[in-house]
Amino acid sequence: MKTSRFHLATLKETPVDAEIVSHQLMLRAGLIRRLASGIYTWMPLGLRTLRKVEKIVREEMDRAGALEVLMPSIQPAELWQETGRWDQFGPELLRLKDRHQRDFCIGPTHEEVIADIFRREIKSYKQLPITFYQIQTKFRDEIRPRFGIMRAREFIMKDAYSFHVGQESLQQTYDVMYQAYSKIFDRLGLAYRSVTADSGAIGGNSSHEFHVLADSGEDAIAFSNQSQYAANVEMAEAVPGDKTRAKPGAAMKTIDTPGKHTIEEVAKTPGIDIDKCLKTLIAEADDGGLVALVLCGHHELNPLKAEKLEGVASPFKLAERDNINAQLRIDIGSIGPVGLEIKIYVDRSAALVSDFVCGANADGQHYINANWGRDCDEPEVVDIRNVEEGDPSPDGKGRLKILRGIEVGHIFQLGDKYSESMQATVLDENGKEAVTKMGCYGIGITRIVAAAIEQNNDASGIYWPDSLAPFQLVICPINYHKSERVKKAAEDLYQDCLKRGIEVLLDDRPLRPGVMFSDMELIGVSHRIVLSERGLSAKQFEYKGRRDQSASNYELTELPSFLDGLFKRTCKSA
RNA sequence: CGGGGUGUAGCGCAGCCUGGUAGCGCAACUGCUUUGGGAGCAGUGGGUCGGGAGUUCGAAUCUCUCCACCCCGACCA
Repeated sequence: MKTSRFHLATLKETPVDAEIVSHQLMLRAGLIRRLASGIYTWMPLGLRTLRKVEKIVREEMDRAGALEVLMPSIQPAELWQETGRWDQFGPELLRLKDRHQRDFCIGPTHEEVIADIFRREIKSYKQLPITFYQIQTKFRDEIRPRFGIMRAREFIMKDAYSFHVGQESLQQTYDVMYQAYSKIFDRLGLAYRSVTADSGAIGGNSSHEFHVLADSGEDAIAFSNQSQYAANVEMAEAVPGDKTRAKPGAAMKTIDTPGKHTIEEVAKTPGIDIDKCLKTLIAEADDGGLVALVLCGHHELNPLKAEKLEGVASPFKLAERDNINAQLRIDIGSIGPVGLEIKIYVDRSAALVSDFVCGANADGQHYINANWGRDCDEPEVVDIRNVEEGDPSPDGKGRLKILRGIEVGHIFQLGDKYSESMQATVLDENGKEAVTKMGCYGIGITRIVAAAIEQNNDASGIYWPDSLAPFQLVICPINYHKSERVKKAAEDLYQDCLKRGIEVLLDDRPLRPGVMFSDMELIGVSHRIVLSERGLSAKQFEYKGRRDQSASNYELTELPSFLDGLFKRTCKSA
């Protein structure tokens, strides 16, 4: 491709409303353009990379034995009513009516459609297991789309669905998919982690998320520095650093802490150690009452864990201040477990603190030297906090480190949730009707592009992994339009590269070198060859890899073997 | 949804407070010069100032209204 015939839509200035670096660079490099909030056009350059992601995903899905289909993006309401999700889904589901006033939605996912196809097509256990997949545009009407492609409303997803008789078969395919996903992210050339994840309300035994590691990632991942353990922070079991609780010391005492409500404020009181401070959070109970949750002052509550406790309202909700005032007759900021007459759950770590500091259930007063089992009941110990860096790994090996990641893949076992409500059944070997088990496997195709940039960028722009670069090589001729000799050399090299099957870009624009170079670095072309009068006279060409600090000169006679070396894996045989 | 903010040329912005009919940089176009890291000079084109209504002799500017977009939203007990 010659740049004069391509639409290189680079921008010098960063659009002001692009918040994260991948969004900025995608706009500046001309990969995408915004059409409406959370809705983007893929420009020619961006589409080249997007197609590469698709190709790798498609190849690995095919290799894993999945069958590609393409389902409609517009889906009839009846299917969603069958599973009850028409009502459950809320405003995230974009609904519309056709001219006959029939209800439809734009598919945010395709469980219903695939289950419908399945029940029409598959009748016998002999046809199982079977896995269908598609690469399709989805729409989720996010409350707040942001970060460009990263959290867009319209996006492209690869979604696959497997059907089975029996858990064992499901587990087998799940494992195959896990391997396929690992292969995909290996081939994409991204630093990633697979982590055990929350399988959510759907249930099922196994669930893994695949995260591309990047500091700007929205999810925190905890993993062991000594073992393979890795989990979403929300899911990771919090194990206390201490093993046992020290014996109580001095008697409990009330101190005045006027105006001090937060742990930070209380800890400033002379003689108080922040590690001894416990905080008492009040959550709504499922019967309209309140539940107390006690944690160490510096720990963070994990609402997902808390809402699973008996008596705690689900979804989890901290109680409103007015509600607390009304039911407990105490104001927030001075609540503590001593003498508190509601259900109290205590985090594992908090339960191991002796001589602790806590609210005295009277405004402006705290207790010091309070102790479980002495000044109040022995605690009901639960795991309700987020893990922190340095916590022991739950598998007993090593300590946890925390990294940030961008979720780009998620596999889980649906079990019979959809197959049952939609009667996706087959006849088993006894001629009896059997409800199938389903697996579901998603990859965010468009998000991968953004995540790849988020992970691979520098001051000049994007540096793609080889597998994703929109072009492999750019030829930058200096004075292409003035020097016949440079022009001929560039054209010859260009033709040679095309013959070799290299995805090559010839920058034949009448631009100063600096402009060419910075454009090519911005869009992330992996390799650059410069041809100039000066170089040709010395029988040399110049090469610079996108991430190299500086360029190097090589003899022109070595050019063919140089190209062989650079592209030996990707070239078609000449 | 709640809170905050912004809409002026393709992009980034000034002008608004204090009303007088729109400007700067980049980009684009033409010509000349320049040609190894986002060039210089000269010239040109491009705006119903987000939409509508109102106040006024006169509105980008003041008022009302609608729309679009952006940012933040348990972490406090």
